[in-house]
Amino acid sequence: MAQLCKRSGTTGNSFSSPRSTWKRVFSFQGGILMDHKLLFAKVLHEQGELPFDIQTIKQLIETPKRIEMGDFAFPCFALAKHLRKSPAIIAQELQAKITDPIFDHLEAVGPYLNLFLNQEKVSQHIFKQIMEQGSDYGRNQNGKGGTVTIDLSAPNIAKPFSMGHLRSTVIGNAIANLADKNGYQPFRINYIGDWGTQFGKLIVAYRKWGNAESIQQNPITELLKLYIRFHEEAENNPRLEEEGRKAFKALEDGEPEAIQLWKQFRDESLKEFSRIYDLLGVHFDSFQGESFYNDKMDEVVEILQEKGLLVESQQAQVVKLDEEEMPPCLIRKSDGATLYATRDLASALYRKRTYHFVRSLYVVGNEQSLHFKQLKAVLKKAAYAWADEMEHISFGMMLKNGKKMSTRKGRIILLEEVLQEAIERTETIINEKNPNLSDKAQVAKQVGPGAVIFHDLKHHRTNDVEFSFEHMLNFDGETGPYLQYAYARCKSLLRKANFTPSSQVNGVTDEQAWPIVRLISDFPNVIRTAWNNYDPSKIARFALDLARSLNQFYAHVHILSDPDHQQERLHLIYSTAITLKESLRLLGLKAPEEM
RNA sequence: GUCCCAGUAGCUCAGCAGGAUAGAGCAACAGCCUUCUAAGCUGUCGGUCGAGGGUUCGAAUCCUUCCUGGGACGCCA
Repeated sequence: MAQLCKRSGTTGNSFSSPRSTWKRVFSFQGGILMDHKLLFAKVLHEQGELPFDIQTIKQLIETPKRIEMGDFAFPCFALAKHLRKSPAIIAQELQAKITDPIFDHLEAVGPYLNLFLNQEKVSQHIFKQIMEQGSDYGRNQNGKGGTVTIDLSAPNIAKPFSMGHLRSTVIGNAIANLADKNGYQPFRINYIGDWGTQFGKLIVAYRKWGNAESIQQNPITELLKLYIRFHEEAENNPRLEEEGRKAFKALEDGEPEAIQLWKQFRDESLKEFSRIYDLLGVHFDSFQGESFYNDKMDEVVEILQEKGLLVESQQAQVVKLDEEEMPPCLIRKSDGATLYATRDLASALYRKRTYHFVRSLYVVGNEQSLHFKQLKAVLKKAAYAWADEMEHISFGMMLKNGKKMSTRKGRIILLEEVLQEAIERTETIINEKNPNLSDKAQVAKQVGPGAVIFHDLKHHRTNDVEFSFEHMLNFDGETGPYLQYAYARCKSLLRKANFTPSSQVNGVTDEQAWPIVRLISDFPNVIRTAWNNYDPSKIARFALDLARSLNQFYAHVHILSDPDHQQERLHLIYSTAITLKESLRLLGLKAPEEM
């Protein structure tokens, strides 16, 4: 039960307390709060003599909505039938029966038995734990070091990095961070969209209207112009489409001039992308995009053929998925060319062989959910059991005026422009509020993009988000800067007090401190839940709650002017700072020391 | 037409392995800087949880029908 924090080398045993019960019950696995919940369930089972086993009782225990109602509540409705008494009476009887020195007290309120923890003890325990574990606080080893490949970002070459790609990038990155925190080894793959008919179109457009100089200077913008113009002109001139397909065929056949152009477009795009990834603070372990699989697709087709899955249908090669109640998966076009699904099959095989993943995640918009269902189904039909390890982490679209953004129609917002705007806005605010700050430019680069990232991650990923400058660049309330500000406040206090943590510290008893302690105690649990649901917004919400509680404490309790309580309060600030910073890191935000 | 997702305060969203008076933020209004960073804090205003049925001691949460919005549904990715 104990011995779960291998990484930091700490276990429940390192905690010394006058009461042996402390040692016995704390596993640290789910955090101290979860331990107390279990303990409460045990006590109810043993002292309360309930007709349920401990697990059942534990499941019944809930957290009251309001903190005045205690830390845990046991609703007695379910017992009413068994004991043939009213829930309220049962609650009262239980309250009288149970006496455990670890708890502060119990209250029977109507049909509920409410438990209040010993705030002093719990906070003291947390201080000590965080002092020992530092930024490893909340980490677990559930993943046992297994590799998780994560397919994220995947922008298209020669197209600008739009707001739409932001979602996959930041959600994927946060999930990768969560994987690591839960004991897995994340492997970030940027499956660049660097192949396909659009390159043929681009090559045609470049030859017709392109200008080498302007492309050199402003590659993506100019390429986008060409791309848009191509589609505009193609509406009146269908011959262009044909030319585009031809040009792509030439590219596939290795025509030197086409290849040279493709390489140029690709290189320029990657350069531009890396500038954006720097601003976002995201890095990748692999950039193997679609073109990487060009020579790996024959094998896929062969395998499907050998296993008798490939059938001809309307001149195309498909895998039928009738039993799965899905439309067939297209493998080869009638002209023999391969498709998106073919490439994803090839990449799935490659990734399994190369990385031996225990899980393979695809952070891709929910409009592709059918595609990924088909992908898994085809692999299962081909008897690859590991298809079950693949998961499509879908997310909602970034909308503009309630509609999908479209590259072709030029209805698109460039991420880099938004990031730059966010940085400029931050600089303005710094000059207004903290003009003496050193490193203004550096801080602005952390805060501005942080606001953009956080705005995305605070929403549950499956929801669509309407693009809005107003909301994204607002720095008040539930925002990235709000979190960073709370952290900077903590650090400022710790600096001023010249703080160093100590194991001899007492717990805190301030009324405003308890919500903070409770939140911090719950962090390990939040980390597991966020990972299990692939849900970074859980961390975002947690961080907001923590920052809000911190700000409330800060507003009500003056720390540096009260030497009697300064040590424990500073430990509270210190513990909050570490937990906040770690939350920000998991989300992919920086935590400036001052702002 | 079939399937998937969503509909909670003026706006953006939490809450949804059923539980105690439905929570935040923004916006609006009113307060709080001679003491730790006001990117903050405190208060006021604001909700038939899309609609109707059902299950239950109890439903925003589960089931069902309908309405509305979005998406997907073979040679794009």
